[in-house]
Amino acid sequence: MSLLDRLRGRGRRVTAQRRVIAEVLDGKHVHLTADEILRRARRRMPEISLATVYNTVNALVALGEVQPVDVGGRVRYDPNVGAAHHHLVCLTCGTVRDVYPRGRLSLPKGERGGYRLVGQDVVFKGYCPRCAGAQARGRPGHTWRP
Amino acid sequence: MSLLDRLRGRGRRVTAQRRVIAEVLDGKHVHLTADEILRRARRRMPEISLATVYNTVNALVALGEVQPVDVGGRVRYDPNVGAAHHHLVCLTCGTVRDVYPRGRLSLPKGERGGYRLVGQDVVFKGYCPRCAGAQARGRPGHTWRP
DNA sequence: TTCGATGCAAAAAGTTTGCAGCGAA
DNA sequence: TTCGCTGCAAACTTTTTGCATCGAA
Repeated sequence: MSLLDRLRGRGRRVTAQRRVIAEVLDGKHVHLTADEILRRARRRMPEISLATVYNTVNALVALGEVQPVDVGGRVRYDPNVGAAHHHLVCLTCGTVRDVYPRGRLSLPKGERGGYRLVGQDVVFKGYCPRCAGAQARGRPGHTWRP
Repeated sequence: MSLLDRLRGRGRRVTAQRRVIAEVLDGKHVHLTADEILRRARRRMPEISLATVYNTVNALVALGEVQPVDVGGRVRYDPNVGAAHHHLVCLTCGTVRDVYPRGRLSLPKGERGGYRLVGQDVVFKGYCPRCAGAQARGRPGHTWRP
């Protein structure tokens, strides 16, 4: 069942804009910010607006079709919600990779402080090959907010 | 060696404002936003400004004395940097607890995609006793951004 | 025909910056 | 005396909202 069908099934309307945004978000290793989604969507539909991008991704997040990933104070949208996974973020450029770590973490009852647990987010931090290389060659690069 | 001594040792100046902010941040389970730090600091020094709070916490973060914790699009400042720990966040009110999970995660080399790893952030998500109670009693409550 | 979606612009919210004056070292 | 820090206000960035209009179902 496609993402657009799920919108329809929930009484949401499928418009040309939403179709374009769904296409931009289609893929396995996609982690775009709202602004990046807008830029890519505009290649196909120049008059699309940022408000529509937010409206649409928020609807997709509400449907559980897309997962928001908070990375350095910016939200990126990850359509890979089928398989549980974590994220590896480049501290310099903010690029995100999906990763499947070994081992697992559990929170002992005594550590839960009465909280009812519903999930966990794991973010590995590091430097991507391109940024690590630039760093080794002495170039400062734009530093990303932890 | 106190936090203020460390500022001094790095050629940074210790002012009355910084002393007040350091006192506000003193403690074991402190996870305050910039705004909360400002409000508490103003109880002792009403003329202190938000810019000074940011200036000071940024200096403390640069010294490694305080750890920024990005929680739902807001930064909270955690002075507990001595012991490695993770965080448990309430999805309704944003309250943060330090936690010490069992087990560990490692990222197999094949999963690293050439990134040089430098750390990881783990955030457990759940509902604190107060918010879980309100939820069970049918009160909606303000929902916090994932 | 209806009512959700769009585009635009303005508003929020959080954080940073420019600048003249202050004051710790 | 120096130069980093302060307070204020303005700038910035990201996200949300108000509103008249449009158009999918």
